[in-house]
Amino acid sequence: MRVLLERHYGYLFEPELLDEIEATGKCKLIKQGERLLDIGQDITVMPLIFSGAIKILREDDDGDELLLYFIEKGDTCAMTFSCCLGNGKSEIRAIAESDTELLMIPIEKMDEWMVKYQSWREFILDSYHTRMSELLETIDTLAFMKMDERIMKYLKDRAMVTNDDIIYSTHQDVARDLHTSRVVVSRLLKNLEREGKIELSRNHIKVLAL
DNA sequence: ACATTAAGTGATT
DNA sequence: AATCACTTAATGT
Repeated sequence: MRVLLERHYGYLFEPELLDEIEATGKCKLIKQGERLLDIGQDITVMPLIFSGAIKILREDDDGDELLLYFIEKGDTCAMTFSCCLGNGKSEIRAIAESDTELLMIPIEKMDEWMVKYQSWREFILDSYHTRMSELLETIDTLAFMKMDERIMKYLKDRAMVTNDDIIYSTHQDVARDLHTSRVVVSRLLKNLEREGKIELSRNHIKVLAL
């Protein structure tokens, strides 16, 4: 575990902080598809990600989902911070996109380290900032891009975070993430295939134009 | 062989 | 871009 810490965060944090992280954090392996945080759930820990990827979803009144963004190695969930300040409940749902190794840190430590370590302060502020940018990007995508462009971006993003040009999910799954209907997804995917950008098969989609 | 699930398509709004 | 209705294809039991 120390090795993992050094590799992913060693250049960021001073040795004393690494020691503390090692002492208080619990290492965890999350299997793909596992739900590690749901809406309304109390937040008690913050994650530090070593490998893999996690997708962050929002849900509407009818229970329909919408993908917000992915978090990857070196990231932490920015929602954790706002939840610490607010009511402590999660506003989002987090599901492992692939098998993920992460470290769980009790949220009390967040405050403590904020005053104690400048590197931690910078890390938190910086990830807050990048998260904010990502959110803006998804808003742009939602507001300005057409559905076919959104699908293409979605596929590329997923290929990126999983390091795999094959997306293992059904049209229905894609539709859920993008908050649209399966029929629309099937149609647009068919078009993208005709354009030579992807290759379709049952239960998976291969992205050609990376 | 039959049921179930995934994907493709025309027509309508 | 969403919905309906229906078809076809692949897969599980």
